[in-house]
Amino acid sequence: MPSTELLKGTLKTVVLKLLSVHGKMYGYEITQLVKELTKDKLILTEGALYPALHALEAEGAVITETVFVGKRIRKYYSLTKTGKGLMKEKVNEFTDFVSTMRLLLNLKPSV
Amino acid sequence: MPSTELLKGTLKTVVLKLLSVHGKMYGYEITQLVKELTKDKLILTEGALYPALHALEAEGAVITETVFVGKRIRKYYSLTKTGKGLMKEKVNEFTDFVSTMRLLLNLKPSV
DNA sequence: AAAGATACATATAAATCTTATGCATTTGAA
DNA sequence: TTCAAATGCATAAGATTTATATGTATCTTT
Repeated sequence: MPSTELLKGTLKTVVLKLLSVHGKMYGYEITQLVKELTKDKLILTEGALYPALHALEAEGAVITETVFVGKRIRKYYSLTKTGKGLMKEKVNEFTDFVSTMRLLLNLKPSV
Repeated sequence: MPSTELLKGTLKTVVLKLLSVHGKMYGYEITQLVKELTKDKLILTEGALYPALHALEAEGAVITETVFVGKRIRKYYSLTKTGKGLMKEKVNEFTDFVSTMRLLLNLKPSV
């Protein structure tokens, strides 16, 4: 189910980006949006997502807000100022990494 | 030194690609070429590279040829037919992954 | 009534990489 | 000429990150 092991190192980047665009989301909602936007090509597992969200909270990148919908709990996450900065950093880092990879993977036979 | 933790999952892809372009390389040579081509933005550590090369050999993706240069040993690696196929697979996989990530990271405020 | 979706969470295992070493030869600079 | 840096291989231990497997509970739909 886990799409690709290339996700490693990009989970937080994805989460931060979605929060920056949506303003406020809860865990399950994030998994569904990623599934939808990527047409099932990227599946976030709960076992990876929740620990990542908790880590972001511990880092001060997000703050939470607990809401009850009926009797069921829902934990909304939103970016702090720190989180917005981190998001930009991470997105740039990923973009740079892809550029660097292109230098290698776009080589034509006989460097 | 390790440039970025985004390398995770792409080390073998890079190695296979360089071997496909150069035909035949040894470990140290690979680290130096990557350093040069990426202007130090990507540094392959030996602790990661050698195990990866050994794994590729065990998978039948590469074959080795040991040569002595003076008294010093040198192990050349080159792609097998399997390795060429694997290279293409991995490069495509990476390209697809980047496209998928773009769907998420290029979102404009308010999806 | 039961299955499937919603919603949270954690523990264990697996994978991958970094850091730290270790050994030996060769080259270049002081 | 001597000593550091570069060349060249390799492995072990630790860190990080993710997947898999569970567990609990509510809500919706058939």
